[in-house]
Amino acid sequence: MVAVTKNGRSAPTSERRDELLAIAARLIATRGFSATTVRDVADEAGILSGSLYHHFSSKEAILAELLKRFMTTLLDRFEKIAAETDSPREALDLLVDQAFRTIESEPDAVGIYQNESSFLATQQGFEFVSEHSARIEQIWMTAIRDGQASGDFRASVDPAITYRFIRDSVWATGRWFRPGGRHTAESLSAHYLDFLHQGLLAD
Amino acid sequence: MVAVTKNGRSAPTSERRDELLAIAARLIATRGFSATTVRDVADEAGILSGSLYHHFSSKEAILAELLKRFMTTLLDRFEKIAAETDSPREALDLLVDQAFRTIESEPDAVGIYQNESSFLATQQGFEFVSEHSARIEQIWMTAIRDGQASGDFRASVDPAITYRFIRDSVWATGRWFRPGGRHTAESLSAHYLDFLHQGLLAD
DNA sequence: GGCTATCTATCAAGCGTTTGCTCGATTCTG
DNA sequence: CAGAATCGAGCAAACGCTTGATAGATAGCC
Repeated sequence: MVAVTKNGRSAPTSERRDELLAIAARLIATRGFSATTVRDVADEAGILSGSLYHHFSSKEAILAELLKRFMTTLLDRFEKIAAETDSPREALDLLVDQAFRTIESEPDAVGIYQNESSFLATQQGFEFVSEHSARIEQIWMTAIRDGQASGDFRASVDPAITYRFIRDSVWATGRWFRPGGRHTAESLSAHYLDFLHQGLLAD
Repeated sequence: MVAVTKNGRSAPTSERRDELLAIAARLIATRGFSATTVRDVADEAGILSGSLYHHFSSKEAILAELLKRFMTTLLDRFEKIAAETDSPREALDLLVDQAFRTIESEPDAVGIYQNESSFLATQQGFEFVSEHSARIEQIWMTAIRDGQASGDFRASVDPAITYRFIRDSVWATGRWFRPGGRHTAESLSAHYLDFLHQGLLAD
């Protein structure tokens, strides 16, 4: 059942498994979870649909593993930023920057996260989605609130609403940003931070 | 085939039809199109699944009609704003305001628009999606560009990227904003416009 | 006003296909 | 040889959709 490779690492992980996960992620991100069939994934991988069940216990398990991997590493990165920064403004800037880098490096996972997580949050076996979302929200809102307390950020904006505005506009970038085009994660991030800091109005 | 009611209006429209469309919209908005079955819709309406086909030719036709109605009236409203405003800044403010009002009045259609339109844009029978999206984009970007030309908006932001930031953050509000809670469309709109105008940083 | 013809909305039953998944047999590989 | 990966065949359920029959309302007519 569980692969034990020669490097001694015992885990349900292998190169082939990761390939299949990546294929599934790409299809699910573009067509949606329930519009993606196990036969679609198997076809893309060059195997029969039944063979997928040597690697995964169910179609849902594939989705759960994709989302769990993504959200766990994302939360780790955010927690690291929160712990290692001095000023709230630096923290928020780095959080935004990290989000854009994640969009660049893992566009499929980001797409799945956006499309499926809201419905999944209430689903059995996906409790980690709302748990991790809550902890991420806490990190971002702490940065915003601390920034208001320190006088860096305007006190008149509602932290909760502002967080959602920022979160949604940043992650939604994943819907149209494709590496290799006119923009890079760096340029997008810089552009967004300027927009976020200064607003649209001229002085 | 086509209902001709006593008021002389000939169209494939009726009260019952609209009810069924509203039910389908609610389910599709929450679970996604392909995760929503015709039996789900029929159950919710208290009829058998086959009876749906007296009103609609296919499941896809229901989705197409929902999206077409929504995008057509939305485009009309945006065009009216563009035509009736004097300054670019007033235009952009009213566009944002209209978007929030639409989220409030038609949350299901907005949800479907967000979740399904990107995949649908390439689909046969849904050409109107990308056509209307392009015209909407043109209206918004004209407002942004004109505002930059007039000196109202900062010239250093990229209009195309800025449009997408605004569009995504505004529409994504529909994912968490539910009328009857702490916020109204008005308060959200005012809050967002302040955020958009001034940015986050204190002076 | 009563009778009939028409039309609308639904039911009841089921069709053909697709779906997620199972399981023993087989091939591949270190 | 042993274990991992895949095949081949198929099952039961769910899917979108079709079709003929059936109530219930509406309209026309004398």
